[in-house]
Amino acid sequence: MFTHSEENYLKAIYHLSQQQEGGVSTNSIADKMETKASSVTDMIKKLAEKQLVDYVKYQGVTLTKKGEKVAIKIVRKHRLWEVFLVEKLNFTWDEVHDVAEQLEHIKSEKLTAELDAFLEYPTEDPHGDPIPDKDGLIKKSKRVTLSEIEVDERCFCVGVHDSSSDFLQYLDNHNIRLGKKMKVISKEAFDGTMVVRLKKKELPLSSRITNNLYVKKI
Amino acid sequence: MFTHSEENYLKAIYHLSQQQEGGVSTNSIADKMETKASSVTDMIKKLAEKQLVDYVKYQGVTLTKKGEKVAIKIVRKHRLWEVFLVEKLNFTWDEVHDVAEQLEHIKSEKLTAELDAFLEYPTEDPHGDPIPDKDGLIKKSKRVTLSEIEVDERCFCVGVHDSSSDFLQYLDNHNIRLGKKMKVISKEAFDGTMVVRLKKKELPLSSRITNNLYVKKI
DNA sequence: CTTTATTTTTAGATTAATCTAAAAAACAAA
DNA sequence: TTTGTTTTTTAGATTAATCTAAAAATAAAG
Ligand SMILES: [Mn+2]
Ligand SMILES: [Mn+2]
Ligand SMILES: [Mn+2]
Ligand SMILES: [Mn+2]
Repeated sequence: MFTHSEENYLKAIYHLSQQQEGGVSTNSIADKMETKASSVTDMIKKLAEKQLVDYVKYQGVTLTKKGEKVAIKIVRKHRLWEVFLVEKLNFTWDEVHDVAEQLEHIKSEKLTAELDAFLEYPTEDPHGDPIPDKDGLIKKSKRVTLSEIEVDERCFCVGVHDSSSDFLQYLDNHNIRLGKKMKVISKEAFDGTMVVRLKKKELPLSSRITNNLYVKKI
Repeated sequence: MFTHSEENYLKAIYHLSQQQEGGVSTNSIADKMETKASSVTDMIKKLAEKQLVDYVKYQGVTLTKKGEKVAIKIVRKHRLWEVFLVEKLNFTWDEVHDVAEQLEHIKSEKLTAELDAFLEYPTEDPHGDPIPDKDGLIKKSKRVTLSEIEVDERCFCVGVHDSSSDFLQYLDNHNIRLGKKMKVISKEAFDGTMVVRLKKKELPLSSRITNNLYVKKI
């Protein structure tokens, strides 16, 4: 149905739309995909031809309903495969992304459906991101970043915003994983640095960290 | 490392080398891959550049050691995925091939190794074909085609030569699957048609069938 | 409301994988 | 061994995805 590349663009546009309001700019797509703006313009035209995006020159793009459906299917497959890799094949949460980037393009309705069943219909991937169901519905949780938690409040880790290998390994090294409970001990007004208590150990976390860690209050 | 297309060519050349002696012809590759001879020539040149095949104009190609190693890795992944689909995801043996054709190109040493372990190191795929181990070693069984079995001898099904969906469904419809025991009742000298007994039912099988079904004598 | 800076698009090339049609080589037969 | 057939290779085009460099449009300052 769609090429590898088309699917990657649709997914990138989808993710960017989630963060910003309104249309997605050519440059932001180029940045995310590590490609050049001119390549993006070319692809956008192709996607517009196929009615997957709405595009007005110089005005950015938005996904059409059809384009969004395709994007969500890719995201669904990506996250299901990530669960598979962690749950069944002993991958750690920092190892799954690159492989899932490949697996998300495998085309087989049956494969996706059976994988979903095999994993017992998971609702979140190893990074705490929601997995769209077979109809594309996404249950979004009311998570906040750790930086938004006040001093003396308690919370637990439910996901990460940045799922780069470096960041995930940093978290592993400090024993922070999904479900981990913590209490905010102090918060520096100047640069947002926080001290949190995990079990007994106190740990200082820069805003670089606290802005990328999703938690829920207890 | 290698493109999708390069991998497909290497695999095709590998399979053709198994059947025939000596080099593989341009046309036979074109047939197998459902492409044109001129495309094959182009790709062969590329593979020769990369030292994956030995190629002399007009003389056909053979895989180099390096090329064979790559091909066997693809075959290994293809067959491991087929086992996964049948054993874990409720696919039937006639449904797995197309999906495995896609999955075989996923690049991750860890994925292959862990999948192998997860499946408990299978030695055969759902069609009875041997699965190369992590070092590329292939345990080849001394199977023969049903057509080679004599009247009154007993045997059991260990694989298929043709794994097209049509053929596999034909077998399913007549309750022939891996491990199925049968006895040769009669054999027509003229066209090779056989009658075999399965459990109690007798079944006539044309040479089209008996040449594509692998068995072992009991 | 100009001028400048940034963003986006176009123009023109490149690489990979394919094709058709024509030429060249190899094989087979008379 | 000449001639005809088949196979294989080359020549030239096409499509997809990318790039660089230049032009055009928009946005931001002054
Ligand atoms: Mn991911
Ligand atoms: Mn994820
Ligand atoms: Mn197969
Ligand atoms: Mn098989």
